[in-house]
Amino acid sequence: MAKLIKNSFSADLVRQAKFFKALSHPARLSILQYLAETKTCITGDIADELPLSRTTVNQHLKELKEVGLIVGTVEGVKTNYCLNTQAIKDFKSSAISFLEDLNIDTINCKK
Amino acid sequence: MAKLIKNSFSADLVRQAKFFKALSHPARLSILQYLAETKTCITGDIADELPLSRTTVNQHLKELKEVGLIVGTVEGVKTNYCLNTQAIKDFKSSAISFLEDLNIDTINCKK
DNA sequence: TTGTTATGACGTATTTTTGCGTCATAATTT
DNA sequence: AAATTATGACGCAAAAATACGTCATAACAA
Repeated sequence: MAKLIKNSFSADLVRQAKFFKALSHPARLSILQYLAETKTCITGDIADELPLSRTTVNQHLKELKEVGLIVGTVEGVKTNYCLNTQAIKDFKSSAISFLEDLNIDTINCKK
Repeated sequence: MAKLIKNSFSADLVRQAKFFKALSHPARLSILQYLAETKTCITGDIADELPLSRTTVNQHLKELKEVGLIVGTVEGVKTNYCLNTQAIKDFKSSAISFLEDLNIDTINCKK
């Protein structure tokens, strides 16, 4: 963001936002779904499944890897990308918790 | 996104991504939390609570309103912003559903 | 009516995000 | 050893997201 103003927010909020951001692009959601379906695969394969170039897919993979939602293990010439199920569970928990806290019963909004 | 490539993804995925994007900035998460706490308030108030200018907060409010997570009702000179609890519940459901589908048991990733 | 206020619309400067092509590198094949 | 392959790193251009200041406008108060 323009100007480092994010530092003014709590580390927790920033972390939470970062995870949501990782899921804020259809390509990345697609990648996650694809990994869930095939359970294991390589970059090249994914690029074939998406309307994006290999280079671009690689970047999305990198972003997902940076927040820890997926893991990539080198296997000879290829790299095996997999979902990090624990990280996904953790994120799900915190996301639910965050959204749960927003679920208030009384709303004082005037019609 | 550079180039209108998002059209190549399923409408569902794009919609899902859009909601995640709405929550991808700490300021917006802050706004939602603040609205949950106070249950009702006006823009000016929120700007005072955040390390951002009124104009910027207004823009974040606009984004949240566009995806339907909050509702704004004009009340004289002021505008009353409130959480759209139903929309939040719906989002929570779809987010959980999406993440649930990623929770596969068997992972074939080589160590 | 004349101020005063609260907001939203606009315009703009910066930073990021996206998407891709091109190379360099490391592991396989032949 | 010489091709072939699969990737990641780099660099670039275009598009979006951020953060704000300034105005215009509508509702109220004096």
